[in-house]
Amino acid sequence: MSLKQSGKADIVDVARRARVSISTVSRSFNHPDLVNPATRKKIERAVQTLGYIRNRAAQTMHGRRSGTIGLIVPTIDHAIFAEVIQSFSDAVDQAGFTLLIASHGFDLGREYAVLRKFLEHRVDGVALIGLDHSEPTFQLLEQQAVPVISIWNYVSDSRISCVGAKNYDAGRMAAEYLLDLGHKRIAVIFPNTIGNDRARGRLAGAMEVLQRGGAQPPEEWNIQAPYNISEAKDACGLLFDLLERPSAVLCGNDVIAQGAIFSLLKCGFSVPDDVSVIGIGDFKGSKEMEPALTTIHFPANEIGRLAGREMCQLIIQSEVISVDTALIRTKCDISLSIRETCRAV
Amino acid sequence: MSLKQSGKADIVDVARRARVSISTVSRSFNHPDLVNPATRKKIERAVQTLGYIRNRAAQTMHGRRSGTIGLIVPTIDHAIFAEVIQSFSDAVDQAGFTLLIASHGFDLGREYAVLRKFLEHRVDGVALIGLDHSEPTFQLLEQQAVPVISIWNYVSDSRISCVGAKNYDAGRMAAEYLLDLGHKRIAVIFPNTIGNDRARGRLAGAMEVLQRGGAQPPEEWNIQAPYNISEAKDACGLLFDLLERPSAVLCGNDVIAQGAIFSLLKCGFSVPDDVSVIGIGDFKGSKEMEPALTTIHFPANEIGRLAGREMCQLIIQSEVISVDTALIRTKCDISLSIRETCRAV
DNA sequence: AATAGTAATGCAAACGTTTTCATAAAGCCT
DNA sequence: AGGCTTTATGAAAACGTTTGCATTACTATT
Repeated sequence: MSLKQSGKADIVDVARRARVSISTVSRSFNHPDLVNPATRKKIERAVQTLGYIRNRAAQTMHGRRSGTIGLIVPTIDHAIFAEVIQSFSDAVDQAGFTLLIASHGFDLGREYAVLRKFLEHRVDGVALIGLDHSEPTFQLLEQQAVPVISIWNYVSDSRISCVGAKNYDAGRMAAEYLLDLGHKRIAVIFPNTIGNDRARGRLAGAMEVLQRGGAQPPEEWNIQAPYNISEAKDACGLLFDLLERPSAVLCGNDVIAQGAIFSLLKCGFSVPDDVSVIGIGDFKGSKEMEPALTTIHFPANEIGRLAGREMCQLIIQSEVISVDTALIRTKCDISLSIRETCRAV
Repeated sequence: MSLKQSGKADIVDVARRARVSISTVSRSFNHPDLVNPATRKKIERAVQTLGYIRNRAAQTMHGRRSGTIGLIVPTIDHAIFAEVIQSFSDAVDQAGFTLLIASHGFDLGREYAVLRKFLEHRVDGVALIGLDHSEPTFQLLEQQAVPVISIWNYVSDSRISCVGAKNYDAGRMAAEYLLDLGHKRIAVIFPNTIGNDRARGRLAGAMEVLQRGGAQPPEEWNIQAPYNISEAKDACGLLFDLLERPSAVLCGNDVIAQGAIFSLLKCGFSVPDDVSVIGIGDFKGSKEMEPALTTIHFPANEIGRLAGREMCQLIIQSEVISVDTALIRTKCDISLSIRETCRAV
């Protein structure tokens, strides 16, 4: 009875140790009710002493699900994605799945590469952020017939299943609120919108309302800022150096809004007395900051949780029905969160 | 030549289509130099038309590495972990690995469960946050002889490899700075330290210095706050309602510090004129906020990147040498970042 | 011209499971 | 006591790869 090298035990070793066949061992894991309780005990003991751990790779090879879900995000290190990743992770964890994660840094070419890598690992499903993806990505998904869900953006005729909110509406709501408050001289600060349907939708919504309301921002009040506070702060600094200052700033997301506020504070302006600022997203911390940020609330947690649940559902159903028929589309409601950074003029 | 069901092509199909044996197909992937360029072309074409994607599960079964690394964190949705996850992810990505991720919500029992799950997936290595782990966790790691690295905390005689900083020193540095500034009435606000060696180390370091400096905080100035701004803000609110107000607050991390500052601002106090606040961690956004937070800088990005690199190294070396001999320990330097939230008294 | 060496390829075993089918033992009915 | 059903188990094929060994066809060397 030579002691097995630690960490190398397989099902055969367990079977030998428990003096049963490997079939019985396998069964005692997968269909415990089919094996004699006494035998099960023996096997359990053998597993214990040998430190045996089941090999999912072997199971996967057998046509079983791999039990993994791939999540591809633009970046992890960003309040809003961290939140949605967390709730998505919790949801799929609860269903017993393991999460594979990767970021592509807003590069849709890299997104495709990551997707391929995930497919090599035979993920049972794939979740992506937004609906802007390269054509090869869509084709690969279709061809491999892998369950897929898009998180964050709701579009009624989306090419793939989605759960999220209407970013267009978010932009409109923010613009309307500013207009309602009497603002006419409004600047917009948005991230780069190429390959980013969330930002593009918001911007389009905001612009439409602004235009219609006769408050279309001039060229120099339409600026682009990257997705981080520090650079957003700098970008805004430039804006407030201009001779003519806007009375309100509509920001594409809360990070930019925070940058804008800090930038204003630094320049000695008061928010909202000198300038009103509105964000979009309602990131963690926006409510707590001083002054608390007025913004469009996105239920990030709910979106992540729902996406996780529906991802699992999609996987289960794709197993039953060979032809995955209908797409699932879930719209989450957004709302205006009036706090302390906007005032009427 | 019936068209294969989409997404179901395997190496046999490719071989058939290219009119070669499966060995040749396999070889053309793994040892391209051993196969005739012309044949390789044929195979490539077959792969293309069939939409074949290699099956890593099958490769893994063959004793090959799975190409995955498991990362287990307390929570994803937290500025500091998000940052370290991102850089760790980038580092292992670059080496061709895929990241499995899960959070345990500061529950070391769940951490163990996640570890087991990862081992079933035959991850090539495991990364954990900090050095506080349950005994079963350590034993499982040893028994399975899986390469493992601990992120965030540096301890010279750690049980497993680690890359991080000395949290004890961070606590000391913060306390010393406050003392140097002349503060004597100092409150400390820390998260729960059980199962959290990072916070525990910091608190111990701070307390030691404070005690030695004759500024040990009374019971009611030693409070505990959870890891999120909103609740931290509330917890601090209580502190500032006390009759006797501290002149400085030493916070266990920057999130708590932000909560403290916003709480003070809300109560109408000025930071740093009425109360000084120091954080630990230097999270994203701490530098940009107004007033900019004085804190102990942790190179989160560097720690994550280094951890990722060393994780890969550990994996490679564990493959060559059967007995994984020496642990790797890397200490990252921390430093005091003097900004705008502390002043001399 | 015989031999040795090299390049390209195929055959078949192996990896660690799950599952179908077959078998054996035991309990139940008449 | 013979025939059924039920319960528990084992043997072996299958999953999709990789790889050691064998084979073939050339090329170079003597």
